[in-house]
Amino acid sequence: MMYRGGMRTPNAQQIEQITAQLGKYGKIEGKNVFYWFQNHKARERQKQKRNSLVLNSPPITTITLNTRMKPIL
Amino acid sequence: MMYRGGMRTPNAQQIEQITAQLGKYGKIEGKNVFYWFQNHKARERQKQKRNSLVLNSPPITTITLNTRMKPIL
DNA sequence: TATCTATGAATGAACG
DNA sequence: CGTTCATTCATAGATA
Repeated sequence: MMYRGGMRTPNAQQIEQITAQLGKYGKIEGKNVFYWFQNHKARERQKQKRNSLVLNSPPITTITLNTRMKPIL
Repeated sequence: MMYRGGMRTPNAQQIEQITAQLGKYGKIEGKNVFYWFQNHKARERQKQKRNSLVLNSPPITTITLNTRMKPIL
């Protein structure tokens, strides 16, 4: 629900509050909540990226600076 | 091993020495060693922080989540 | 049974 | 330094 409401990177306190609420339904740690938000946000971006990459493929001369990418090797 | 021995923020020389040793097992640069120590230290503290937040958890305003839930099956 | 998919977890890299 | 991001690993469940 919080995520749908727009929350993407909750801070430590928010994480703990969410964890406390979820704890009512089973064992859970802040770490789990943290990972969940990280993964959801990341995978949301992944899909967006995939779509935009195919649709408007940028010219090959474009050099992207300062983007967080791992070197191929 | 060095980390377990207490090393947390190696200086440039120490990093180079560690890098040289690890180089025996594969390609590696000083920055990799640098990042490794940074991350390990940071995540050690993250864990501490999470735990401390749980311990003196401030009163949480009761929020009723999902009063209506779909049956699991 | 083999392949695919979704997701929690983890880690290297880098930002502010 | 604390935090965020990109990518990869591991595996349970779905699908063929």
